[in-house]
Amino acid sequence: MGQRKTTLADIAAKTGYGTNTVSLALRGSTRISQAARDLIRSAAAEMDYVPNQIAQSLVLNRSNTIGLILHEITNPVLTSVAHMVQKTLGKHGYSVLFASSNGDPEEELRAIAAFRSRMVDGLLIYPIDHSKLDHLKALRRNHFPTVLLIHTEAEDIDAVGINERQGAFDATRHLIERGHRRIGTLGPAFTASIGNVGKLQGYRQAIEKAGLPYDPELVATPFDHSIEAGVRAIEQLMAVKNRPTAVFATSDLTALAALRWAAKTGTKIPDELAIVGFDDTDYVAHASTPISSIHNDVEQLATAAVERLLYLIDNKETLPPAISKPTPGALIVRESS
Amino acid sequence: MGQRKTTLADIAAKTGYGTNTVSLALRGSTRISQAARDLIRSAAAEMDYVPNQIAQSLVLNRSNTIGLILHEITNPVLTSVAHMVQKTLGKHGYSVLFASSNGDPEEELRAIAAFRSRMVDGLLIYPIDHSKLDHLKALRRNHFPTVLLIHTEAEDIDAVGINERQGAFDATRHLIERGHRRIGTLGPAFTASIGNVGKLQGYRQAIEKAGLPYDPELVATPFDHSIEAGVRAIEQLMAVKNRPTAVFATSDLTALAALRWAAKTGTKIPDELAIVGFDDTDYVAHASTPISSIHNDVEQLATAAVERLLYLIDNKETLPPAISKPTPGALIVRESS
DNA sequence: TTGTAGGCGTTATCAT
DNA sequence: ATGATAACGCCTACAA
Repeated sequence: MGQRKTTLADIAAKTGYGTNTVSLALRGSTRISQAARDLIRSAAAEMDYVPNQIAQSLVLNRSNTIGLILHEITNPVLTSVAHMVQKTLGKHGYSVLFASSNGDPEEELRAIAAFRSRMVDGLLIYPIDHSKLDHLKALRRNHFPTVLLIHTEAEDIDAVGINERQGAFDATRHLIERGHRRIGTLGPAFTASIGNVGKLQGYRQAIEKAGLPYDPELVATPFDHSIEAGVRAIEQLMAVKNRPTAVFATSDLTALAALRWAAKTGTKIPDELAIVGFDDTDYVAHASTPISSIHNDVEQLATAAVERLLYLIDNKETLPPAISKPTPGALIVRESS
Repeated sequence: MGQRKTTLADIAAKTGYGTNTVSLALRGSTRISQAARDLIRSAAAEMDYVPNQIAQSLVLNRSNTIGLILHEITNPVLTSVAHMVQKTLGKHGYSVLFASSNGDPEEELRAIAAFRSRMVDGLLIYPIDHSKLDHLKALRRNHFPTVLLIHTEAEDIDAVGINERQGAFDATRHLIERGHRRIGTLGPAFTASIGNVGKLQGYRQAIEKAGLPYDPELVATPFDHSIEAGVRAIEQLMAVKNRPTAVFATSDLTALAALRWAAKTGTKIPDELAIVGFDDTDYVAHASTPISSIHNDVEQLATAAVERLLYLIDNKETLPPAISKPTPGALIVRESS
């Protein structure tokens, strides 16, 4: 049975008008008489008419759809971003095509291609490799509205996102100001580390700016995003000779792992080991020892990124100069440091 | 400049063939000579041709896109579902339109309408109200492939999901078997509670099956999904006269809240208060006291749901009888009980 | 105020 | 083996 969807032609047939009259009437054109408009509209409502956006897209060269690509979705911050992006765009009549690149550059390219062949009007992307942005800059050059959900120094691409380097710098400097001289870091997981070295850079810059030696032995990298991997990593970190007295965890999950390790080994927080995390999730705020963390306003980030994207869409001919807008992060100090 | 995308006609013009020959050649039809196919294909590659799926959709009446609607995305389990769904569907050449209904039935309806007008081939949905499914059953009746991501007793709609009632029953029974007679529950947050009473039902059934009295005073409901709200709720729960000795938390986040409260008040876990959570996230497994929780295999759930949806898409004319497939949940017992 | 014709990019049918 | 024509549903000219 699968009752075929009603089209403009169906309404035209029923009301006796032509299809374009119906089309105009439904879009409220004053070129159509009030009487005809009312008649047509009630007929459309009665027949449960819904415009076919696919057909619209083809003729208007616009899909009212944008693509969102994240390199992983399990990250709670990116989850919030996805949520806010969808919510904000929905208000503007846009739908969201979503893909996660799983840390695979090939998948990222595939997703972009798939979205473009679906005529998305623009792209929001948290790229896998924050330093290899050529394929995204190329999109911009082709006047394809694109906004990165990261912070970058690159000039010729729009970017609205967290300045991870700065956040890491602030977190590490905070530990230095607390008097720590030997500070370790739990890096981002291997699976997320391709070319995203912002946090490690910030860590290192803070270390070196304070005149402290940068020691590669104090950089431990979990093999995935589980707490177990984090525990493994901090074990390794605390096993080096002359162990660190503080640790900057580049994600809250690894900060929790550090806390776990401390509980297991009876290490006192923050006296024997200070911890700072990143993202300020609920979990660290209410951990057994509340953990200091870098807070970022995700809602503001998402709405700013969407706003910028919509602006680019409205001005794709002129190709406005790219902007880079870092959203301010703030260190929240708690008992762990 | 926005260089227009190359179309079949462009390739046809360049190679001297007709557009349909080009179309057939690119799709590898043997009706076209090998020589022509090679020529056309290399020309297409050279001109960076990408088929326009919008145009394809219009003529094929199929978009190779499915819609995914969740009532909230911040829930880590739903996040994992979204991730796995996208990953699995991507392998089959499908893109995913995503929307979150934010617990608002109107938004849910809007999202469904928006997706249908975009000609999605099917719908995966975690509905807001698990008992009001008429609008979704209507989709099925219209031969529109639809799979619910919940478990339901309803017969005339496909459903692949966690049996929340059963999980809650098992969790509560476990506490009873541990000798507890007065068991409280931290219900789902208000924002998620519209018509999703599965967990509360399971809790109550276990209580009553054991011949214990069901006491509404022992049901506390956080006002949102934060840990703070959870702490507030357990405070309230533990303030009743003849306080419970055990609590079934319907989400891991509230289980953590209970743990937080216990730490703050010096309550011994599990001796003075036993806790069981739901979803078995990393966080509870590695909490200061590892928390028992109901584990669900999200990956299996997602792939099963996708598989079912693809089957429905392939057989939409015949409208296969609806199936209801609960994915098995398993109680993981840890130190908290 | 309304209707006709053409086209968006693709695929399917039917000729050649 | 290839090409011409129509169709998917809609919108924008232009004509009546």
